[in-house]
Amino acid sequence: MKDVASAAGVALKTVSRVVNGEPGVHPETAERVRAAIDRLGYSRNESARVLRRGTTATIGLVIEDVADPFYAGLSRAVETVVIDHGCLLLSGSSGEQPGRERELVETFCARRVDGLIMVPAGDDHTYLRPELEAGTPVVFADRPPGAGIDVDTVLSDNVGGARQAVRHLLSHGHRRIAFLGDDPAIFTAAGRLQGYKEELGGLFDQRLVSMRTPTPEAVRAAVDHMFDLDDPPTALFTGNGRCTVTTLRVLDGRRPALVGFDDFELADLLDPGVSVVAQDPSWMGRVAAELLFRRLRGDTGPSEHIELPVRLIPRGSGELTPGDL
Amino acid sequence: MKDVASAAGVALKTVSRVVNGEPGVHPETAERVRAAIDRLGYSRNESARVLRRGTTATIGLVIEDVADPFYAGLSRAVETVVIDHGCLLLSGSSGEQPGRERELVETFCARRVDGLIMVPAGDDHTYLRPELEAGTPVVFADRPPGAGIDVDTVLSDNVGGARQAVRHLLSHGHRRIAFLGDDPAIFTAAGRLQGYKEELGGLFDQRLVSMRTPTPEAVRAAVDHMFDLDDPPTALFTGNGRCTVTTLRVLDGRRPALVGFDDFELADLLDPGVSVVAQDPSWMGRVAAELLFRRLRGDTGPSEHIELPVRLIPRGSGELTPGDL
DNA sequence: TAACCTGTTGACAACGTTGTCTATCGGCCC
DNA sequence: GGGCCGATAGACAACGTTGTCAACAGGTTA
Repeated sequence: MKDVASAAGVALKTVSRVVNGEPGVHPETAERVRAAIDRLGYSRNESARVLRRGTTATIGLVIEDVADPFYAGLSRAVETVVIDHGCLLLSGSSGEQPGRERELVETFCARRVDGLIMVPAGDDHTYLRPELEAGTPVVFADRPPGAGIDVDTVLSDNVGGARQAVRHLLSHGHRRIAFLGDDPAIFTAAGRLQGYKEELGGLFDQRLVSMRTPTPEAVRAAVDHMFDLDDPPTALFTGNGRCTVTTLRVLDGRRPALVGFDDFELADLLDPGVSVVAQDPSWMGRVAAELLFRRLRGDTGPSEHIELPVRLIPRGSGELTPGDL
Repeated sequence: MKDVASAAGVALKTVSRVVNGEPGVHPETAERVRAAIDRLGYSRNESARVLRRGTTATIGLVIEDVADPFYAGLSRAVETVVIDHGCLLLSGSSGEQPGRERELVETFCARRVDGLIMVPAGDDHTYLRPELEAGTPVVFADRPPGAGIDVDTVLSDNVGGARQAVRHLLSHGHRRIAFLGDDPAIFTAAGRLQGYKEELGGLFDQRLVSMRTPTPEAVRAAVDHMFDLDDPPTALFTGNGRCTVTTLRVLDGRRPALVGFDDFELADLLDPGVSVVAQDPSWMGRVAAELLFRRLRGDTGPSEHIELPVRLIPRGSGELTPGDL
């Protein structure tokens, strides 16, 4: 900028004014400055600008894994809103590791992101307190923060969705409905288990429940074990997209009724089509990002807790009856 | 930092030394400083550091769309390498719009990213020249830069993969093999078309080729039209993951042999399983990122052009013969 | 003519770090 | 005791911007 100023024969500040489109510069002078800028290929140093102004126009996003379609959809939506607001997105995957989550958040904060959207991996977020007190808005998506932290959240109706899935299977005559869910330490998994239990009432049977990280081996073992029972399940409710897909892969010709939590590409092309309780990751991302920007615009109301509805999409697998088995 | 310094009763520079783990600080002093840091909840302002040091420890990634599984996989791999090198990732989706690509790149450059990995949307990258001359390393992934720009590239063997797919179908007796590809302005689409033509030789028939953005409508129209020919195709070669999935969706019971470029989740669970020419997006991302960091470490050799092999995975759909139709 | 605007421009400090250079101190060698 | 050394500590400038304030010219008003 200094070079541009001397090239154009003006003061530093005048160049700054031109670059920022501030008023009070003679058109002719501005033109001369612009010419110098082009000639020298100058581009403003954002770091210095950030240092001076205190705002980075950057949002941090921490998710579990970009490669997971759910979070990829959420990311894309967040990104779109962020860019529309003239900001950039720093993103990172926690890989479901609380330590990594914290590292990412702290790194983002050291870089003075203006706001933070996170899908937490851990359940202790007291480390966020200094940032929150410093006024950095934070929105939790998909999962709430741990105890003692009060921030905006955007969650899906996990309990209601699970109840809906189980009710659907019950209405098709099933009484032995198994649940294959993720590690119950994960908020969404726990909520879905709760909905499953609530709706199942007296039909609940602990032997038809498996809650573990859905590796192929774990899911295969769980499914095999359940089908070996004297009174095996006639229907399965799978607790997230990964569980559903892995389960489908280990069914090996067994054809229980099945409803999965989370929609996924090609669910409609399988035979039978896979009925799901669909969340809308883009919607969640958009809502979270818009909430964040409302905070950045100065909304200091009490923290909001938004619950997004889910939607059961029947495609065939959830409409099989015990007799179809 | 100033506050920490006065709280600990030392000079600014001493705090700086402690924060950066520089030698030459008495352990006792360092302890006092660390205590003050904890007490005040201080965290270093990275913007100031960047301004002073000139390096941002940030890499920019421009892709087509994070929500596309191929690019999501690539992103994740890039992210992993970047984090392992102690850097952060700024990312953005161009949505296949050259203007957006350029905006993103320029914004990243204004923020002085240390390096750039991009999947280009446009074919004119002369705007990168000032950055390249300024020494910012850039790696192109999946698609090469436009004319006149010489940088490192990491591409898949598009031509060879297409030839392999067509050869596979030919070997199963097909003579009428259609190609459903993306807009030929896209480098990968053009390469795959070329491989298709080369391998097909005299059997090539322009009426069996459709190259358009794979919207459901466009694909349905193309497929319907081809199957209405007197001499319809007995096999399809689809030019990327999106084309494959969309095609499967519009086949409506018709069962030509099919090989798709790009692997996708659940390809194995469809009936028949979908044979594909698989790329490895994670590999591509990792290779691109590692190449970038080699440049950042000072490797100034001539630009490298890496071509990653692809792999045909037979799953059933590609092994159907004309007689199965 | 003096006082007062308005439009344009520039000088200067400040943002929070880090690199360079200098100062102090105790110990050691000659 | 004088000179030198290493270890520790601090003073100061600089990175490239932008906010604040002052200066100036030219025109208008009292």
